[in-house]
Amino acid sequence: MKSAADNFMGKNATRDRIVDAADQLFYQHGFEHTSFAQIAKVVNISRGNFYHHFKTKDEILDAVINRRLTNTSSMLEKWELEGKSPEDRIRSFINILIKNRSKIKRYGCPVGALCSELVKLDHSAKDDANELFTLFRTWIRRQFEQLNRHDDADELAMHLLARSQGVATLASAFNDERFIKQEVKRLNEWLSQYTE
Amino acid sequence: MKSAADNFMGKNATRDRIVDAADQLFYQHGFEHTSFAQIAKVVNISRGNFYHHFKTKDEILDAVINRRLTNTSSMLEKWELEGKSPEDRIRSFINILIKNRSKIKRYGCPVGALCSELVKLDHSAKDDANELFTLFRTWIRRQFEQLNRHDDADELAMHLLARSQGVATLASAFNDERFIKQEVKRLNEWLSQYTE
DNA sequence: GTCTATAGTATGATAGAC
DNA sequence: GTCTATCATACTATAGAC
Repeated sequence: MKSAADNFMGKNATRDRIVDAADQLFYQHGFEHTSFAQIAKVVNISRGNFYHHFKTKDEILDAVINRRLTNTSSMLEKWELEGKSPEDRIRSFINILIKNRSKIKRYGCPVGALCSELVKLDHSAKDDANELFTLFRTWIRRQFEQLNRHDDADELAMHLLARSQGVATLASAFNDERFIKQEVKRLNEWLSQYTE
Repeated sequence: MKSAADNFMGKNATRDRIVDAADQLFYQHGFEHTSFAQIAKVVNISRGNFYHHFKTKDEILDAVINRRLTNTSSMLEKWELEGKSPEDRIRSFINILIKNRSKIKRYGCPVGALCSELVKLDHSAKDDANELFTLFRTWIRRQFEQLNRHDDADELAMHLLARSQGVATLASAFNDERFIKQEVKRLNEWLSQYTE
């Protein structure tokens, strides 16, 4: 009989490694373009073993989205606790562009890219993926509400999200990290008008 | 023997219809997700006939990109002629968000989506697709130069491109046309500071 | 120039041994 | 829980008749 720890370390170890690999590959090459064979190769298991953990490719997508939702929630909670002011917290968001600039330059934004792809595939999981955007939107909106922008908090949140998306898309298209820094500077300046 | 007109109307008619259909389908469903069968169905030809006009799928992609490059150049030339001032001309660019809002809401930006996809596929045509972005970038930059923003004309062009991209991505993700109008208003206000 | 038939390959998915 | 077959399907691409 297995202990709880064994169950956790045993049963879930491979499964987690699959989700981990799928998460990265979906980001780097897209959902559709990523095959079971590729994931299996990274995880170093056979394709058959694969189906012991996930019955369909869509199940992996679900797991990846849920994983991202969990990670995003944790990150937002962390920012909420660490930031001393709403302004600080919003700057935490803006700074992920800097922090992840190397990957963004290569692969764009993981959220935007996945949502765009699923819309084009008319995939049933597109709403779940969109929930990732909503997490950010709601969180940023709340920060602006705390800055007393009650009337346009949501509009400002969407504006900031859109700006970030655009930066990621163009940085990736032009393979340009400098552009990211340039736009982050602009974003920080833009934010200042709401905090003074 | 065929006349030049026959050649044009004959030989190219089917080919053009293929490129036309591929252009739309690539926009709506993405390049990889679009199959020959789908294109053939729209054009109402057999898959075999298909290969008389294009030897590989990549050749169709090339044709689609070239078609878009030609169309974009024409559009920019038209804006150049019609716009009475650099400001007017830049507003022509901003207004495509309004003009195409219905399609953008459903499928995002055709340029950004294609470039993002080709980067993820590591496709050899990605640089060609990027040329579409460069066309806009160069054209917008020139408008800002005419507004005497010689030092940051390119930065402003990239900024405007990024903003537009972000609007398209989020409008599509949230299926929200109102957001497009909201952001276009902001963009027009933003532009005003450089024209007064 | 258009068609039908078909080859070749990759993929998602299943069955069953260990 | 992991593996090795294997199936069924979809897709790109080719060959050859008309």
